[in-house]
Amino acid sequence: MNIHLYLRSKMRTRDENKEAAIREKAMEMIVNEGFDGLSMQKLAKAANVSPATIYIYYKNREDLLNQLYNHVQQTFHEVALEGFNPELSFEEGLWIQWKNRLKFISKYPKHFQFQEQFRNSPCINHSDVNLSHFKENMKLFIMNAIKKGEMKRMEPEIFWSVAYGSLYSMIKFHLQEISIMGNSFKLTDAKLKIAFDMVIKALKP
Amino acid sequence: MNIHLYLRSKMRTRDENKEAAIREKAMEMIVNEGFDGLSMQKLAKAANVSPATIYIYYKNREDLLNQLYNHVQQTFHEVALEGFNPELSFEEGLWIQWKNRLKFISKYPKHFQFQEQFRNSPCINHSDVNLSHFKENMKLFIMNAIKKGEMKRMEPEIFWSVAYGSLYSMIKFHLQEISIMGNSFKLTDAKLKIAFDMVIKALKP
DNA sequence: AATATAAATGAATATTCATTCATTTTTAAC
DNA sequence: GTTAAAAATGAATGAATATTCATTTATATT
Repeated sequence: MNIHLYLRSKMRTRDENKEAAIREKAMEMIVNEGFDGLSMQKLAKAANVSPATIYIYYKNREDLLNQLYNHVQQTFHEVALEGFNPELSFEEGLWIQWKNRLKFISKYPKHFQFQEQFRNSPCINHSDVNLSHFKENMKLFIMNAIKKGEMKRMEPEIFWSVAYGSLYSMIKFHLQEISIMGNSFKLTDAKLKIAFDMVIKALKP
Repeated sequence: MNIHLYLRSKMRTRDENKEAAIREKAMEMIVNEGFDGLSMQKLAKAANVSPATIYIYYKNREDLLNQLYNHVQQTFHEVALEGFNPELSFEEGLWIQWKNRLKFISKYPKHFQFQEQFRNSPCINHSDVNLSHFKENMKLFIMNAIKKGEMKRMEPEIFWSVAYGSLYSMIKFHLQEISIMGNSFKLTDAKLKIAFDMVIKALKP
């Protein structure tokens, strides 16, 4: 017996472009047509692949959706922390995260829209995403901010809602390009800063 | 010819319980199983009705979803204005709306969850909901608040995002009963007030 | 070059889907 | 009671659905 059997096997290599194509097209179809617009056969055709091929990469439709969500969730949280560290001042640290989030979403609007669609759908099969690194960073960051008197002490959900709720709401207006009042809303850096300053004021002790 | 033909016709009356049952069960199925969990045949069975009956009330599946959304949207905006008038002080007026929204959502969580699911889905067939009464009220309210120096002047989308973004975010934590940190989050009146005071501070000039 | 092994496939299956239609049921007006 | 007309139905239809499986294809190792 050779325990290296798998690694040493004379196997055909996976075409990684195929998996990427499946992922990309799936996200596109869901964002454009909704969850019920995603059928395995249409997806196969769009990704230029046999329906059976999808089942090599994913156990079934549900698994495909979950893996898609986990993948987006993971990279989104990694991107959010770029250039961030918990020793930063509260204002600078939060601003970096705002900027990171907006930049990522502007670059990959479909990822964000898929994420939001999934988050609001009922079938959340509690994701096995590993967010511990992110959570650790945020915990430290908030502890420091409270200690330094830059922020009021509050429950994490309240912090989260006040610190990010308005950002996400503005991003949705920006992406949907549908305003409350009629004309469309472009989220410029200047507008982002205006809202950010208000949020900082809100969170101050 | 009699132009009152329709009104005077010897017709069978509609069973309004049926329509209500269809609406209620549809919302329930969507909230529990997602958009792709709603099939016309399953809905018919759940509402104790023939599939063909659904097509008397709704043109097709899409029309059913749109009418459902419009109906929820309409009542939600009506409820938001209960006890409200645009001459109220900024703080009192906004607080009434926060309370109204939370009360309605707590009473009809399924309506809210359906609304959020629909809002984040792509198929928004621009709703023909009449929100002009609501919009007029808000416009006056905000103009007054700015004039009285209770609130900074800002774009409507920024106002909306700062004024309600955190509320909706907290409500989602509350309903999903899934916290960032593990244990569940109950949105009590005290917590609502804490967040509200922060938002008021943010919006002040 | 031969080989073993996983990748990739296309056709097939049984199921479920939205929608329709000929028919029956109900009821307000006569 | 009769009648007209819409409400309500159950069965039927054809299209689309997720998933499977017997083959074929490609390739890293030998």
